[in-house]
Amino acid sequence: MQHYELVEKVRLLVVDDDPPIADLVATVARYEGWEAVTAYTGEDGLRRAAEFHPDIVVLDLMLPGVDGFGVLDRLRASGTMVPVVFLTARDGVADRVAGLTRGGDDYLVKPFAVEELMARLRTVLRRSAGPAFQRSVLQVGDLTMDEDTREVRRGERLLSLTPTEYEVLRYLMRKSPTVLTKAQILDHVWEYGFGGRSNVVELVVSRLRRKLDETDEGGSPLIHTVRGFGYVLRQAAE
Amino acid sequence: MQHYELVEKVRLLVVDDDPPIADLVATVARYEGWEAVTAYTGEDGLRRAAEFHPDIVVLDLMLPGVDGFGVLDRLRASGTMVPVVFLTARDGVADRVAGLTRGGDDYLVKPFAVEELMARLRTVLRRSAGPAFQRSVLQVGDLTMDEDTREVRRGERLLSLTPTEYEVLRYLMRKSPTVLTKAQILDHVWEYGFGGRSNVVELVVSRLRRKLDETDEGGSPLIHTVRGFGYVLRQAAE
DNA sequence: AGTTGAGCGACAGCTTCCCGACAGCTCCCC
DNA sequence: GGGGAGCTGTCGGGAAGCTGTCGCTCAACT
Repeated sequence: MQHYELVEKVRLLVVDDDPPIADLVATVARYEGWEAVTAYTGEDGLRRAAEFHPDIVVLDLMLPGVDGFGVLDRLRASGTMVPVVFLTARDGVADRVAGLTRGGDDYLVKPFAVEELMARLRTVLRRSAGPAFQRSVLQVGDLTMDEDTREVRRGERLLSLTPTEYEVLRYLMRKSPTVLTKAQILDHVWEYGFGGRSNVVELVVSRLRRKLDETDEGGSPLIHTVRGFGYVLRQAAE
Repeated sequence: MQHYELVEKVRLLVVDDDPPIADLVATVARYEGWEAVTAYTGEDGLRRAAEFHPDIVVLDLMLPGVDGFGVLDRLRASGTMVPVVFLTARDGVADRVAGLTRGGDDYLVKPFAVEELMARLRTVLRRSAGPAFQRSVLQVGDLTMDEDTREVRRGERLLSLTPTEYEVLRYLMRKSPTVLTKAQILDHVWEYGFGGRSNVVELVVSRLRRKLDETDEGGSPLIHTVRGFGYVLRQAAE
């Protein structure tokens, strides 16, 4: 995996007036080994940016006081080119367009799934880190996933996955060969606030299996059930 | 083992309005060499958190007065990023917890097994301590247990264990070469309040033996009976 | 040899998992 | 803006695997 090997330890600044959200993002980032700092107002965000020198910023557009765009403008005015990923509420269609045209590097609609946010942050970092040539390709056994082209292959065979299947598989691949519980998968791949305590994960896994292992005789299964615990993606765990 | 060697002595705060439970957890933790403090109300919990500066918190969600969510909010509001493991009753509350765990925190449903709680606490500490990838592997003789992949091997041979077998073996491995009574094993591995005063432990041990020592000639037995007392896991104890 | 504790086969109840069928939703195309 | 296609999640039946009880047998210590 090791994308962004250049960066010692990614420094992330999260600016969101909703403390639980800001902390959520910061916590997840720390668990990835990043350094993360939060700010709950635009002013504070600017202050922290000045002293912390983040490598990337997550910025909510709806801020009391100076709003997201204001923060971005002032960031740029101070000469920093740090990449920014916006967060925005569901409705603001106007916001989306504006966000991108006004210098953001990416944006995400709330409520989002943490894995998706992290994936985007990694992408943005990768792009801004250097020549845009370093592809990010995950690989487990003869299964590969190109995060740029979104192509997933089992050996030669190209798989066609739905968005959810793609996300679940990516999470499994990134964590392989660690065993993940259904709760972990649910928590990371679905939007925060998702209610469905049901067997969604089982279902998606089952669909994934059919596509991955839809064995043209060829393959031993890659997704394994660990009964009473969860799932793993790995080769021939015997 | 010794994950988190950085931390001198883990400082644990337990917040639960049921004193026996809180004390149970604190006692087990102290027995592990941790420092543990208990609080029986949310208010008290916040107070203790402020002065004690725990490394990790066990928090019951059903609290009189300020409930678990309230405590969490106020903890976070005060800027503490201390990781939290939640306790919750079997019913619907579990649903609401889910969202809280995606940061990497965790939760457990009551009644729980003490060893499982300790295992989760260790995992959370390990992950929040640093870059998320330090593996935790237990080893006794030629027997190894990888807590991330849940792979257990006797030499090369991969064993397939059921959840209960896995838990019992983990406990034996963690305590090796200490002799454990059946009561200790029962108390740590089964949920507190478990009725079966029966010979469950014997049975699981017997099943474990068959799998571990299912000797392809290769092995001397690892699980030894100390008649009239209990079991030990160790190499060639004779 | 007797007594007591341990081992373990067999079975039944229960939990967990898998996945077919279906319905609501969204997004896209015409 | 109406119709269609594909995606997502719910429900529920059925299968598989896990757990604990019973009770007999075996081993160890006295």
